[in-house]
Amino acid sequence: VSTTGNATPRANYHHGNLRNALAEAAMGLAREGGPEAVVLREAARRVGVSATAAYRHFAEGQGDLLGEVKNMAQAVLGREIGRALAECEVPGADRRRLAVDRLRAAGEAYVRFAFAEPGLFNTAFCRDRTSDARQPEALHYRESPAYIMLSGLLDELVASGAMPTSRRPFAEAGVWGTIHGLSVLFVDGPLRGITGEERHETVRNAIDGIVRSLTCAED
Amino acid sequence: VSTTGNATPRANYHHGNLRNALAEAAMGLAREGGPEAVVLREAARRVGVSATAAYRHFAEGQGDLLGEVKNMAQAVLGREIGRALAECEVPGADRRRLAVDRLRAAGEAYVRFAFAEPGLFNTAFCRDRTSDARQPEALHYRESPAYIMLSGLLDELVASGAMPTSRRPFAEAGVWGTIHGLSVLFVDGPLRGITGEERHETVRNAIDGIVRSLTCAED
DNA sequence: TGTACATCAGTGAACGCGCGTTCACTGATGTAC
DNA sequence: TGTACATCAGTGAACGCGCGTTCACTGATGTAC
Repeated sequence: VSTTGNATPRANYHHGNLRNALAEAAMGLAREGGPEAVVLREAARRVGVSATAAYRHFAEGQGDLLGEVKNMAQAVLGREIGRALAECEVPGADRRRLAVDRLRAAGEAYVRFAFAEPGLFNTAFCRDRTSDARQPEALHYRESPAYIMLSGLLDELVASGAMPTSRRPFAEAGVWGTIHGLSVLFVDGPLRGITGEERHETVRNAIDGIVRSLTCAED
Repeated sequence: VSTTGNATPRANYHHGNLRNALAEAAMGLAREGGPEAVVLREAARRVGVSATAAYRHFAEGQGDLLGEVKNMAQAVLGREIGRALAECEVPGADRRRLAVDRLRAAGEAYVRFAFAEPGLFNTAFCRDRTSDARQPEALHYRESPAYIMLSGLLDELVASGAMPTSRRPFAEAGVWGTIHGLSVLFVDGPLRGITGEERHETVRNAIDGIVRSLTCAED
């Protein structure tokens, strides 16, 4: 009843911000069981509200809810990478070295996230009726946080002189593919069950390969 | 009733080889809709048999059936790569060139399969109760056709002198990750919807990167 | 400041759906004598 | 070669489950006068 400085207008209307509460609960489901576990009824149950209530806030029902969770999961991954990059500001290093270190840090953060939060990782990249229908053929991957950050890192690599401009076009896909592929193989694929030791070594080795392929002299 | 040279003993007992028929039908489901579409009841329906009948041939029920389909899908992928390799025997080229060409052909075949048969591709790498339970922590990825072939190709690369031995350890994961990652991003991920042209260019570029990272001079 | 009314966020029961699985069964096939 | 019997591969009805979604509704909140 009190309007104690809640950011949302209309807070404490009935529930307050049911939409956020449902999205948060659904995030929990995604975290625990991946996209298939994002079940509208269960999210409502966890919030303590009838399933019907969700339709006030997610007009399209379950599809809408999953779409929201997917975006949130992508955002979390982006934030995780961002944090790794922020810790990467070694002042002594030269530009080339720094650009390489940052790419490495981002890649490692990506795989680390996939491994630490497999449910969210899978949700971030799941098929999703809502966004599929909205832009059936459009390439909105450019809006994905991971892609944006990767693109910037490659630009840095070129700007620092570590990587020749001729290799810049299409470079995103190769790097993203490698990091994403390793993540997928570790999380759900045939490389699941590998030890942490081996996993780290494998990732480090793969990133070495990426860096080498981007920075080595022409042959 | 006639025992006309059917390979299977007991052929035409009641149905004949119901197990194979169910597996084949389930492959069709996987092809059309991925692992979630592998539904025991529907497979039985397609074969024209009661759902219960399936339990005679897949004791654990749906999990067993899915496991079988998963193996079949992996085998198809392996066969597809094998075919691409078989077409790669250019007699004029030297060993180094040949080894590189073969790796490239295998990678392209992998992505091509993923794109042509997304349902089977997803099924080949889906989580699967049966095999997960059977070897919870064991690394049976070494038995996967894709891994075996990749391993051999890398050996050829070393043997031909194109790739230094020092880079051989852990090399599988990086290459597999790249190819698999691109496939996943194309099939279900943010790179879905890309044009065939761009896709080919991207794959070629990524494989160039792999080859460069394996064969370039130390820096 | 009070009151009538519109709106808006929720409820709860019910729907149809398709799934995996179990049960008691039946009828064809194979086999021992 | 016939016959009684065991086995084996199938049937069909039924179960419980949980889902997404719709429906008519109610009671709190906001608003016009």
